[in-house]
Amino acid sequence: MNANALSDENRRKLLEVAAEEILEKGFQATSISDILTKTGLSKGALYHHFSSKLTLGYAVLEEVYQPDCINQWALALSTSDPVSSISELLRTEIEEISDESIRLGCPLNNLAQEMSPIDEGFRQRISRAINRWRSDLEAALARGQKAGNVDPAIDTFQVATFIVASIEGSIGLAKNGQDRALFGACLEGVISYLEGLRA
Amino acid sequence: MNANALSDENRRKLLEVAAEEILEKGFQATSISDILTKTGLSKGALYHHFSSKLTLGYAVLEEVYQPDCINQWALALSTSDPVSSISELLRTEIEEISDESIRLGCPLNNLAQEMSPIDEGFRQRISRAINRWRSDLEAALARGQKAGNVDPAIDTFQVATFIVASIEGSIGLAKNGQDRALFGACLEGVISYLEGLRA
DNA sequence: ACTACCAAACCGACCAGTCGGTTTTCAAGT
DNA sequence: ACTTGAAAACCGACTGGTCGGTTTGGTAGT
Repeated sequence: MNANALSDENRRKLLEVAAEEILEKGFQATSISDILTKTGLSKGALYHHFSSKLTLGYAVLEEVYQPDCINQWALALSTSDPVSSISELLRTEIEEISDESIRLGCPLNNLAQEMSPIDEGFRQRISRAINRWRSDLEAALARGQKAGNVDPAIDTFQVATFIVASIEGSIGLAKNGQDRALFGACLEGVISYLEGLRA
Repeated sequence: MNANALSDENRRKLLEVAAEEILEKGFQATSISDILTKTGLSKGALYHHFSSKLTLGYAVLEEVYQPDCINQWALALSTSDPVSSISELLRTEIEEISDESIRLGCPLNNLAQEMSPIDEGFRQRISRAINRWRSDLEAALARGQKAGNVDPAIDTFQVATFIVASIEGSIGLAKNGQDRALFGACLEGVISYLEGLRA
């Protein structure tokens, strides 16, 4: 492949600044020029690494947002007592989430809401990312059932889907209200729903 | 006020076409020119009725999206057995919702996710609209408690907030997946949560 | 004559993307 | 070790086009 460290570094810088800009303003309202100013790079550099604004957006999604999301959940979804481990994750989230994160919301969901009806490429990539999260959650629930920690009667697909939806909804509601208390109230709802899934 | 029927009709046409465009593309990506083309009116007409794109957006929110939302929920939130009436509403929603609605999502939530971090005027107006929905729901739950239909131990604020969040999340997830089944699975989750609130 | 309403030409700002040219990198040749 | 040459990386002025908004001018109703 390519062993040029400097080049990779610049590509990385473009990705990360683009990720910040897109998170703040949305994809369509993000200006290429702004990204270039913030990175200190030129148009030539950007269009050398990415063939268009759209492919830059796809790369941000797949190389920044999605890995971040997976990392955040990996630990809580690897146990065989998902009700406890997820509840714990949500509780620490309630306490430790930054004001900035509340203001800006979930990168994946932001992009999903903005781009799904407009660009099929975005829609499918985001759908894949969320689907992976959902299926990891589903696997954790099934593991919990096997271990006797989760009610064996529940439909893991349906429950996992609902949990994902309600968490995204919670983040979205708190983002609009810019209110920690709202975020806490919503996640408490998720937690109490989770607790109802115990065997 | 003003009794000129033609003028009001043009204003109304601008509002409704703008509402469609914003729902399809988002506020920022909506082009004034496109709205004018679709209405057959001119810039002079638009800027006579609205002082800027922003105030047009505010008007769409307050005069189109918010009333639509209120109307949709009014009936289900006026009973004293909210668990039953809301579940019923959600079930008919699962069956009767159009493909177009799934593709485009909830107008209020779309605008909330796009504009909340960017424009404080939008954020507050949307927050007010959602807050009203939430408090109507909260009142219905309290009424249900008084009538002995809802568990008196629940915190109506927390529960109402969570329900709003999970419904918005459900619509958002289905919009991204463009999948009726996903929408159904999510709303089933809401319903089963609701059923757990009975006295 | 006055006001409400609307049309159309017009404006500067900004947009994503292009392109000719320059610099940096690195391996191959000697 | 040194040169060379070509490709990869990068630069920034420029283009065509669209944006929201303004201005000017007119028309219909009262």
